[in-house]
Amino acid sequence: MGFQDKLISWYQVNKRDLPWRRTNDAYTIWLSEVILQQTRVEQGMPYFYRFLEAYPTVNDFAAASEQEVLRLWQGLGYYSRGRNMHFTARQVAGSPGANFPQKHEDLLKLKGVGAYTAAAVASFSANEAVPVVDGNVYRVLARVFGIHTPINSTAGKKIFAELASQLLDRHRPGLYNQAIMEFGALQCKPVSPNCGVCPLRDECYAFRNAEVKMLPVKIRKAKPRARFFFYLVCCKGDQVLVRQRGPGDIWQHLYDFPLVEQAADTGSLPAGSTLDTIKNRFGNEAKLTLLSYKKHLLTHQIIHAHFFALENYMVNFKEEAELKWVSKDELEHLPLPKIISGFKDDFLNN
DNA sequence: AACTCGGGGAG
DNA sequence: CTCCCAGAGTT
Repeated sequence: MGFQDKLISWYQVNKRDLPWRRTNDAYTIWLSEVILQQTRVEQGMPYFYRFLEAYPTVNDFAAASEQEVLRLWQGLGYYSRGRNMHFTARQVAGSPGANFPQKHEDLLKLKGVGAYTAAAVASFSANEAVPVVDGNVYRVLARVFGIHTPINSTAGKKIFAELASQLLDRHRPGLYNQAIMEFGALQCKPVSPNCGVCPLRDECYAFRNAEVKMLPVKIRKAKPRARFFFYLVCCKGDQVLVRQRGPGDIWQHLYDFPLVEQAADTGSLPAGSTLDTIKNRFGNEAKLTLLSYKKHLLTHQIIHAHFFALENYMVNFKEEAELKWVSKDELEHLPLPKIISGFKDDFLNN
């Protein structure tokens, strides 16, 4: 039995019953694939149901506001995925026929759809013969074929893409793609894979050479940089002052509070210059009371956030244009980063 | 080619 | 702590 047959046989016995495997609708598959980018199945599952219920068709998705989409996306991370989906939904809905593309070539043109997602949607919805290469596939191929080129290098991506193309089962591309990914997720796991019962153990380079723990090779990423946020929480009756985050930084288009960022760590007390900035923006009489400190980890940043209640403040007209008073009910409908929604739950409950 | 973009779970 | 996850866009 060949490589493909072994994977497919394994798959037919061991596969999970996942909801997006029960359809060949390109829109539904696209929904699941974008949600699952860099996201575990268990984490993405509730979001898949949430989006499919809110937007059963691409036209429903297109009719939504970005704010509503981001609110549904809240907590899933990598928020550009949600914004790109919204953009793409509107583009598809506005195209002749409003049909979601099924061809790999057409899918690649969509914002937020790269090599992996295009191959997944094309092969699962229309059985087009294009190979998927995701984290699972990298791992399986690196181990079975003993490839030591880093999977996150340009050379590695090329080598793995070519090998995946050679190995693709041209008669059953959709089934084969599902099989190799599921095999990576359940059998050839990152840590402590089940080599004892693996159907590929006799031909697996890594198993035969005791290199399972070394493969795949990955280039180490830079250490995350620390940032120090001083959030100023202004309340007025039932209302709180928020602002929508702009381009060029994390959490684009999500909402947080007026913020003064500081370059270096000064503990829970703002540095003198930070304090000057606050007084300039909110008046000399502004009084700060520390409410909370939270450390928040992102892939490339460590956010140290201090939340202060601000009292006796003034808000000037220039600030007012960028900031917005919202009631606590309205806040429930705004998309918030995890650290802000957590603060809200702890300190802004009625 | 390197960097940036979240959040959570496993070990 | 570290690593990884059905990756993609930007510089």
